[in-house]
Amino acid sequence: MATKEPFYITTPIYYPSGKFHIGTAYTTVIADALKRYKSLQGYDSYLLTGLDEHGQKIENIAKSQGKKPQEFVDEMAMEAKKIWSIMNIEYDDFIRTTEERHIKIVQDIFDYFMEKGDIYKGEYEGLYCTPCETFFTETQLVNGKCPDCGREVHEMKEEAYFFNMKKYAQKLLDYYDTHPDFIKPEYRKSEMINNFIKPGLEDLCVSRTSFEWGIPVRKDPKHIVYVWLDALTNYLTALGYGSKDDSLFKRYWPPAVQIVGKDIARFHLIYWPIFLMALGLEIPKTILVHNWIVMKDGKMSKSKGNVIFPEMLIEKYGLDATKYFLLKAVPVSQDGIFSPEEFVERFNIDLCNDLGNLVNRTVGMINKYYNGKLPNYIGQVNEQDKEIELIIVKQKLEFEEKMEELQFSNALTEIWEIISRCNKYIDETAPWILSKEGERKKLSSVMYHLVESLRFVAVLLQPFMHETANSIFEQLGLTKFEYKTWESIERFCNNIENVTVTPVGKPLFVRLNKEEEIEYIKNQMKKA
RNA sequence: CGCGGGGUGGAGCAGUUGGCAGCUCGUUGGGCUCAUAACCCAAAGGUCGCAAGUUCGAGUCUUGCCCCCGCAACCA
Repeated sequence: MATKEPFYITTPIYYPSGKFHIGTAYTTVIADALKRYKSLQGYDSYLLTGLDEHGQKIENIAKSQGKKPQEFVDEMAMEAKKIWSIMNIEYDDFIRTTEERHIKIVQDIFDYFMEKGDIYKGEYEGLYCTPCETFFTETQLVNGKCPDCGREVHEMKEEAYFFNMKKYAQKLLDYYDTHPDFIKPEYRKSEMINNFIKPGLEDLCVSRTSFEWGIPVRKDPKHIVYVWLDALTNYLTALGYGSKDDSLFKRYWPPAVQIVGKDIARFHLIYWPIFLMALGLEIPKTILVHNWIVMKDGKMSKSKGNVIFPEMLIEKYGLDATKYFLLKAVPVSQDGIFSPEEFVERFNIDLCNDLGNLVNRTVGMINKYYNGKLPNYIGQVNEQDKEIELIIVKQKLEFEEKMEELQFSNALTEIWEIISRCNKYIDETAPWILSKEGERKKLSSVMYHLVESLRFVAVLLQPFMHETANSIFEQLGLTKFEYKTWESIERFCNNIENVTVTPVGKPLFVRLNKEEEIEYIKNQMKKA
């Protein structure tokens, strides 16, 4: 705990072409949870998020709304900050690619690559839709026609700058080989190698002349720096790389974990490390590629009426429940299914029945048998005391292991092991009988062990469900900071004293009427 | 033979180094009353996609095949 090791985490910078759906929220929630976890462990953690604000699409949308692009992205940036504030995301910086600090450095980098010979001028060939002024790939076309307007497209060439990816292909493969932790989950690596690198990596087109909303190439301003060179460098520019004050860069580079969705895996697993190699910079330790939240009937899409927005769930069911579901239901390396049924079930069973009820019955018993005052620790009096002491420490270790592997869903499962063991412990020791038979010693021990176990639960829950964890601390009377720290769950703590639980237990989560709420969520999805 | 993922009791999933098939939900029966009609125990239910092979032993390794999903390049 002594040394403050840096831990730099990034989310992608999101493309604000529309309202953020639950998938975007998912990425950010993971990042936030990881950040809080690392901070709790004593790391000097730093979380970056932001917006990718350039490009043809933004230009078009702004125009269609009668706005200037800048005006439009300003609004979207407000929106983004609002939703992250609702979700209580603890980001340290929010970068926008239209900011001066970003633009200047991107231009510098572009110039540098040109001087170095990594960027050269060539010709971009593609299928072009003249009215839309947009290039498309063959696979993007709908029935061989423009996916936007449905008109004919035709072959066209334009002058463009290319980044020499070929030059770095072998180096990249070597890097993959020597850094097994670089890509998580691992199967993404073979995907990249087989699909893109082995067949021969193509040079990447890094400029366009077909639109204006972007960063001009300094030495050839009719060219706009194309999206990925612009976007990916945000992770650098946000830390002040290449600027007068690069103290943050010196402190945090390279990133410990960069989180991306599977849709943009290629750019982060291939082009991004290559850009960094070309800049002579260290490459991120780990890039975590997570999968998607999908619906029973496939991908989310407005036409299917199955889009779910985070605000709706938060407003009705609370932030912690929403975050719990996201973290629990999506296993990172596989697509997770969102269904209203599943959501309500997890809410009722995991949160109300298992956790909420456990806190409630514990508080209830301490009030009933001890007027709210927690008895001191008196050793392992019951048969089961020893076991529960071992279990909480063991589960904490298991939890840590899962978190190291960035398996958030499994990490939560480890916490719930403690919870269900506690519920069982109560049944086994039957405090109501101990009370009736005047077994005060045994009864005290049960109460103490329950509180201590719940304290472990609350500490572990802090990165994921902050409010819930706090409410547990509060209800159990564990308000002192020293009861909430990571060090405090190093081992079973036998000196909690002078603690008084709240006189009336406050339900952490109130059971939902299954049918009603499923119906409600479904309607919300249709409306969206 | 394009690439990758998945195919495990009714549903959703765990099963890193091969060693008696697990978890959650649901169902059935029982227990308990501290608690949010919550909690605990037990039972029923599986040819681990199909076929062959390696092995003393394979859900776990090899090969072939079938089905579902995603990706296939400058598209965030």
